[in-house]
Amino acid sequence: MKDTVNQLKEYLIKHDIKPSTIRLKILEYLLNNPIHPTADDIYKSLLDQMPTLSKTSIYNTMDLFAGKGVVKVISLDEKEARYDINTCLHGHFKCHVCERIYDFPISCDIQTPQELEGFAINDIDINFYGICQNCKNKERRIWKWNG
Amino acid sequence: MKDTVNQLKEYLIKHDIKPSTIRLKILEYLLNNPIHPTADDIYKSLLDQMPTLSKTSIYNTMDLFAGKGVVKVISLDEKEARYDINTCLHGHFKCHVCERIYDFPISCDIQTPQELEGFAINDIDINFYGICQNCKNKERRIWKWNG
DNA sequence: CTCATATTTTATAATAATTATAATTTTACA
DNA sequence: TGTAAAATTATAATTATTATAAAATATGAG
Ligand SMILES: [Mn+2]
Ligand SMILES: [Mn+2]
Ligand SMILES: [Zn+2]
Ligand SMILES: [Zn+2]
Repeated sequence: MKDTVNQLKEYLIKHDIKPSTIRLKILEYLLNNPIHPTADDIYKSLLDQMPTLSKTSIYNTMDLFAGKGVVKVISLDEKEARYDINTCLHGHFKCHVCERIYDFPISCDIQTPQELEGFAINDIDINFYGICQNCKNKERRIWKWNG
Repeated sequence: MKDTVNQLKEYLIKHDIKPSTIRLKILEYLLNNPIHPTADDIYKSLLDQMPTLSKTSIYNTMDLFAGKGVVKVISLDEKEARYDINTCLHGHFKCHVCERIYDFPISCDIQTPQELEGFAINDIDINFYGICQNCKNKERRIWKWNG
């Protein structure tokens, strides 16, 4: 337990972030819940541990984390921003039935399109939308039930 | 002129949309300005032609167009939605200096990652972010000036 | 054409995520 | 311990979008 906290502290320090209680709690949450949470998800989940927590602190912390490269902000089809503790290049699939967001590896190392020759590419977002296998199976079951 | 309007009308009808004045004007604007405009861009551009135009009409029309497949809503790094009259699969590059959004073709026909085997993929967004060639050249010129 | 009805457009208010500002609390450390 | 800096919070403001209902326009039978 103590060890974990120290690891988290080191992790933040390595990223040039002073480790405060809130920052550690948020980092811990993000590592334990790699579900691409929204600011509100994080807020709600930490509220019982830290009853004085404010939404502004979540936003502040996430901005800080994003700026220091601890999280990547992912902007999908929706109006709320989501935060990904996994900052390595990978794709996202959002199921529009269960709203879950799946990771998938980007297989073929993206080659720069000729059209973007001479452009500096700093960031890549690859987002797929559809229905995940779980939800497809459920739908099929409902089909069967209905005849 | 008359011809063009008729073509636009046919285009809407083909997409199961009753052609009203506003809808035709918006469609015309989108075809003549394939710059991925925001609702506000469209509104401001049409306001002098149609002084009674309301922002709500833009949103209504764009929702209708999106539902009928006339435009694709593209959600980038920003809070405003943008609309693309080109609904074929292609990638977007946003320059964070000039804010311009460039199209580029998706070269290698995206193969479904094994991880998404059994998933139904309905939509794909591929967004690159960085600095476009224009802006890079400008920056270099400023460098030179400053010594 | 004329009236009734459906559709479209508009004005207005509501919602909701995010940001701005300033006050309060906590931390660092002389 | 006292003071300044940093972090956190409360509160208000902003802004894109949606909801609602009123007004304008189009449609179509009689
Ligand atoms: Mn991810
Ligand atoms: Mn495009
Ligand atoms: Zn699902
Ligand atoms: Zn540029």
